[in-house]
Amino acid sequence: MHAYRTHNCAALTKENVGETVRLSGWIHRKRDHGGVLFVDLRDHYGITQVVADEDSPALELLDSLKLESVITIDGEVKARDAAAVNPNLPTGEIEVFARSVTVQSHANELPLIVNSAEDYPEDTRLKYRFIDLRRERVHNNIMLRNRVITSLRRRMTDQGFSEFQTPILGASSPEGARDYLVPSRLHPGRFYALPQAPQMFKQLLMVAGFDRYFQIAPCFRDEDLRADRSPEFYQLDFEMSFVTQEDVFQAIEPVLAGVFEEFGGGKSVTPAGEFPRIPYADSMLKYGTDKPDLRNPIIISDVSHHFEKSGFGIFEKIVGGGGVVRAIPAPETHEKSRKFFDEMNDWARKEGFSGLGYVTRKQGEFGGPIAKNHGPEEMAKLYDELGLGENDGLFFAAGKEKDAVKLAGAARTRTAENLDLIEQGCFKFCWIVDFPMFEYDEELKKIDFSHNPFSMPQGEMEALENQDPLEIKAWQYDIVCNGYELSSGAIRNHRPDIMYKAFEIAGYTQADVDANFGGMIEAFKLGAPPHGGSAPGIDRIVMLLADEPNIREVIAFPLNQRAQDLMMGAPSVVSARQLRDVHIRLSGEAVDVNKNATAAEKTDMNSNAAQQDIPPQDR
RNA sequence: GCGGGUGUAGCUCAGUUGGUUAGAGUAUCGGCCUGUCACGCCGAGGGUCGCGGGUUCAAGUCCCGUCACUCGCGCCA
Repeated sequence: MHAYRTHNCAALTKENVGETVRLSGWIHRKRDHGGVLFVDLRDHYGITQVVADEDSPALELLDSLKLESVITIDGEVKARDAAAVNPNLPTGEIEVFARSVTVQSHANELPLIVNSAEDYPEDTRLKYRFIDLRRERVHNNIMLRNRVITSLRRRMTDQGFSEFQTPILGASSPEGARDYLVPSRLHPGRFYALPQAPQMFKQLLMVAGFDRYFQIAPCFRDEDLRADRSPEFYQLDFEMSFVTQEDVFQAIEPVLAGVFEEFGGGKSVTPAGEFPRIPYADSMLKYGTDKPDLRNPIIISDVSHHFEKSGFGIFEKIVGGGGVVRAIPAPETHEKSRKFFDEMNDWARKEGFSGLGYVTRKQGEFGGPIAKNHGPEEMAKLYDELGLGENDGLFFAAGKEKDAVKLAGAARTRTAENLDLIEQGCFKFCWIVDFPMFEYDEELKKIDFSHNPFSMPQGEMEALENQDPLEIKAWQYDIVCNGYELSSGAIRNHRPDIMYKAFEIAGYTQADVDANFGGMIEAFKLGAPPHGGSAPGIDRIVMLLADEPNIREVIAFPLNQRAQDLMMGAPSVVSARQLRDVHIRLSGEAVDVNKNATAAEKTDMNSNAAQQDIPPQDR
């Protein structure tokens, strides 16, 4: 007989009745009835009820064990009486009568309870992540993640993509997010950077002629966190040669739609080949964001022209000053009280906006100060133009375009949430396309790249030479699902002349470009195919599929919101010797942190400072 | 860097207008119970009310500061 088990805890059925079996697992729950004791034994696969009574030599020991102790049970499979069958358990028709028990590991009192769905503070959960991971919800999420990644790999491989690994220790790049830096021991004063994405390398793989590459790629960004943002995360990074934007869409839509259909639990999914393409400018106008949630039916409209001359002076002044007025319908709000509208206004002010105007409408009758001053005829005209009904309210976001867009977008989301208008049970995908290549930087008073400098401008060299830079679009595209940005990608600029020209428009010389991106430019001078790709975020895909609001719920060992590992104690202080090795001397502030941390961390086995540190007098 | 929320028993939470000995559930420990499956019943232990200061006869409760966690803004394609 196997040392630990003949079956796992989900395997036994009526078929096995009468067999002598051995099971191992955790004590999930105990029910002690005096003469008879029930133990739910749990492993990765499931739960089996173990029973012991006074005829069993295992009773006393089993009774004494705490929850989550690990045991091995020898016993017999018995059928349960019809009345004792548990229909909620796949193994509910049988139980194992324990003949003997071996304790593999005693558990002390637990900081969180495995057998409950109760919510625990995140620091507790993260500090004891190995226990948290035993719990059904997170355990399932991590298994879902595994299946999603397996499926993505298969789907990509089936389409002729090859998986390669790219370096983790790379060169720091000046654009984009802050890098995580790694000091070099062999090269004093020099640093590696962990990749924000394998961008350069995947493009070089195309130059190297591999045609179709993908990778489940780890990415690192040293920026502040959000519910959907982790400093380390994984992307389905891919790149293709000799392709147009359309080819990239056709390659990835079936992969994403396929995975969401496979693991979406029956929710409807935008079919492959039918992902709507929304130009960036349209998205900003209609949804107030570049990552619209299409489950939300509300559409924003520009109504600035209605207020060029208006009895409502504030809007007239805003429009006269070059600002805009955007309208956000609040359908069927005739029975909502004034409080509903006022609370939206209060919310907007709390968010730092100047306020959210509104018009109410009840059986065709307009209400509120804006309607009063603007006049009922003018309001009716505006409503007709927007196709609104006689019981629809309307919010207004007014101001400089950038602020009004942002407020309108946030108000659209909040209105739909308050009115319960978000369609449930579906995954709605779209592409955001035609991103502007450049934007005007108000602070630096200059033109700069608006997103990725390595995207090919639409119209290529001809556009760069002849068009207003702020009008030029890039072959750049994002995939958005239910309001989450899943990926961004582009057809790359593989032409050195166009690259230099694009950087020139943004105020960089050829020497600047060579200094920062010399490696790639050089490669493009030695025979580069046209290429493009994208990189859907795997953590966010799993978040959506698991219906989790927080990325940490789908990562086995996530960092907390301050990018710390509470279980292993990262980041940690390191020994003076380690610092010397990498030619680092700490600043005054950092030295203080180290001094204060050392006492605690020296006794912490997980800290590098613990045993290797040298006495203070030797420093 | 800024703003919101939270912080009371191992854990999840309640705690009224400032008022006597800070409660419940769960976990833990002890006792009872032979068919439960969130078993049930009886009992016990368990608290620097995040921390520091202030107001007051009196502070978990009010004020100031600070720390931790979290959500958002900035930031991040």
